[in-house]
Amino acid sequence: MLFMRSDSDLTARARIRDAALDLFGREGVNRVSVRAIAAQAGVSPALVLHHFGSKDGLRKACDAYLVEMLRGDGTSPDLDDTSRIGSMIEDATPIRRYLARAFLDESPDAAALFDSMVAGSERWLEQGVAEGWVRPAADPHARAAIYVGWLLTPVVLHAHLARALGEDDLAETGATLRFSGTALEMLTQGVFADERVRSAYEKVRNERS
Amino acid sequence: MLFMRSDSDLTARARIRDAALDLFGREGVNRVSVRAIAAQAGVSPALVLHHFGSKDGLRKACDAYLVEMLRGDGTSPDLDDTSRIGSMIEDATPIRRYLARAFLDESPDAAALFDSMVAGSERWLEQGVAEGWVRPAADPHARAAIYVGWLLTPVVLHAHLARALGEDDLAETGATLRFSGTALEMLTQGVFADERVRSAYEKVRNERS
DNA sequence: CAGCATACTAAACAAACGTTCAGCCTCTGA
DNA sequence: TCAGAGGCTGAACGTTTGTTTAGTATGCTG
Repeated sequence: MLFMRSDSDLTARARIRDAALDLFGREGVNRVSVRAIAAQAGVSPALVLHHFGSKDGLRKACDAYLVEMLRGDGTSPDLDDTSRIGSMIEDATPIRRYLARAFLDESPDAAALFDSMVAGSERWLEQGVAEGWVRPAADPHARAAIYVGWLLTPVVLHAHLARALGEDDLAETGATLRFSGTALEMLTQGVFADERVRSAYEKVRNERS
Repeated sequence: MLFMRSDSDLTARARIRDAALDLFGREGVNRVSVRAIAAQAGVSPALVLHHFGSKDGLRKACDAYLVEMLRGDGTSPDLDDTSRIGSMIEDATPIRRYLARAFLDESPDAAALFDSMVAGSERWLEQGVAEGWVRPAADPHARAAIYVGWLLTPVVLHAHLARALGEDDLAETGATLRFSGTALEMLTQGVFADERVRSAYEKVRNERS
């Protein structure tokens, strides 16, 4: 529901950036031409480069805009609670798609965002341990990293998860409830009931080495 | 350790396919030219199209080869246990990278692979419930889908997880042990100790609607 | 009013792209 | 021994690409 406004309200520069974010996220940066972006924004191709210098400059501007949108008002330097990350995930499709590609392309901004989420989640989980609503972990840092990875699953595998769940879009209310309800159940009660899976895994590993 | 052989042993066709898999996975299909693939394979650009018809034909051949590699000998139509998926994840870097991009590009083969993994995991978890080593779930199908998403985290977010853990490569023995040990701990004992996180989440959701 | 920066466009550019084509080897089967 | 097929190459083709350049319109500042 965020990021809603009419296109004609925007400056051409903003329209170009929005078109780029949308198309880059949809197709990947290299499948999208400057001309296609210009067409979607309703301007000439030359204006794109007038404002952003080059196609790569436009990509960097998209990265920066992404970070700006996701960090929000910036009251906290790190993304430090799950519901905040959760709302990021539910948010506008173009941003989610762009973010997924930025992660895969290892853009520096996306990497910084990831690290920031890990740092924030580690603090948040640590606080939970202190207050008793999070279980202690043998390796809290590794757990925070994996936790963030799990949280980002609907970002990077959105289409596949939606298809597997038989839903059109995970952002629909029903699908979101089903998804996060199940994930929270898994995170709260665990998936495996005892140590049998872990010992089986360790046995396989030892056999292989 | 799989997929080891000397390059000169391979037919030109196989060398082209391997080069394409490597470069496509590294850079993305559109950032890689037919000429670059030909150069890495040590052949002329024309031979690439002689064997595969077109660049897209080569991409499809890579998809098919990926599926062939990952399904293994095909004793089971579905990928039905976690250790099998785990070994896929640890396996050769080019394949892992290519798989991540195939997921993002929603290639039909990758989608089928994902669905197959969900189906297999659902059966595997169901068996675990029957035998008592997996906890029952309110929505077993959704749980299987999310479980597969979580298993694939090191595939699609490999570089970020490795960096967050301070490791060069998750496939190194030490890093693998640390990663899977922590993940298994999270899956076995759970992350959240009680229902407080879930109720907090539901409260936030209700407020927003 | 002149002067100047800014927003913007049409047209053109060189480079890189996927692809085609004609032809050269080398092997195989008759 | 000859014909044909398949692996393979060098050179070229037309298209699309990102980018540049020259120029117009507009609106602000002195």
